[in-house]
Amino acid sequence: MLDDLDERIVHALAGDARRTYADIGQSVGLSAPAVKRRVDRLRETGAITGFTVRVDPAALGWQTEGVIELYCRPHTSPEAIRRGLERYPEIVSASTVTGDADAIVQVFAADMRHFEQVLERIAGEQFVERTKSTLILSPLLRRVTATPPA
Amino acid sequence: MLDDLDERIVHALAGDARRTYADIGQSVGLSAPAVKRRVDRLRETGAITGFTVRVDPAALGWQTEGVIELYCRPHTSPEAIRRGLERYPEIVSASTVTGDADAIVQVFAADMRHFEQVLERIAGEQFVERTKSTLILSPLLRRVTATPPA
DNA sequence: AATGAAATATGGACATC
DNA sequence: GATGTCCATATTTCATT
Repeated sequence: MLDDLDERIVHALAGDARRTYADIGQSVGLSAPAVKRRVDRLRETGAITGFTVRVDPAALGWQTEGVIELYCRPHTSPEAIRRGLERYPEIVSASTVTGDADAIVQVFAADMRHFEQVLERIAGEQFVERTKSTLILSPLLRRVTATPPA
Repeated sequence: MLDDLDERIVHALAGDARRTYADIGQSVGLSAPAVKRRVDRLRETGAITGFTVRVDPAALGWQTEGVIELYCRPHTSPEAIRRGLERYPEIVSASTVTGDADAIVQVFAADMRHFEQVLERIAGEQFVERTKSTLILSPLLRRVTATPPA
């Protein structure tokens, strides 16, 4: 598992993934090479899966965000759902869930008309029986990772 | 708005935010300084809000993920919800929504016991009337940003 | 894990289209 | 107005201790 230094390095990278290793090292009390070794190890072990950019959906033209719950036909496998959904560029995340629905899908669209089109296309998939959609009004919090409980 | 080159630069950074400007330039057909200038401009205009690390929640010790729908007391403002939720380190995102619930909250917990504790604490907040929670079974897709419709 | 050296990337200044 | 080239500086990366 991760020790305290690893936690702090991940936290520093979560805040700004382009900070230099020397800079991070100063925050956590290590030299730049020592930080790099730990980051390399975190990548090897899979704790860190990559580095990415944080974008403002609205600034990129995505004005409408929503969550679509999928009720699938009996005996639809998670893999079948994944294959069916992966060609939608508007889908940002999808997961199978407990409860009434089988999966929840997070969608970004340019506007309401676009959202409706995506919804109708998804609802028309062979494995989808019905959908229930919810629109995001305004984001309150957005973080990269949960922080340690204590 | 963003032109085609900007889109491709953002896409390249979404895939790996630590790629060098020279490397990105080769992909999109620009020199390194030209790429940097565009990235600087994208940050200034707010299209890019930062760079971050992509982590594997499970590898970091978060085995249990869930979504909690919040039904709030009448006249609870979005800002009050935000203030109430921001001190929970287990909360990764929260948004106000249309539909029956007032907000949806995405939570990572170490295990089921931990998730239950977080749920009970959130349900005990003054502004929360009741909650409805759903557990994530398995993630099917996870992306940084929607890609252009065409 | 730190140090120091070599390779590489960044980020200006300036000229060009 | 945006891009390319050049160059000084800063950073990464690797060998050594």
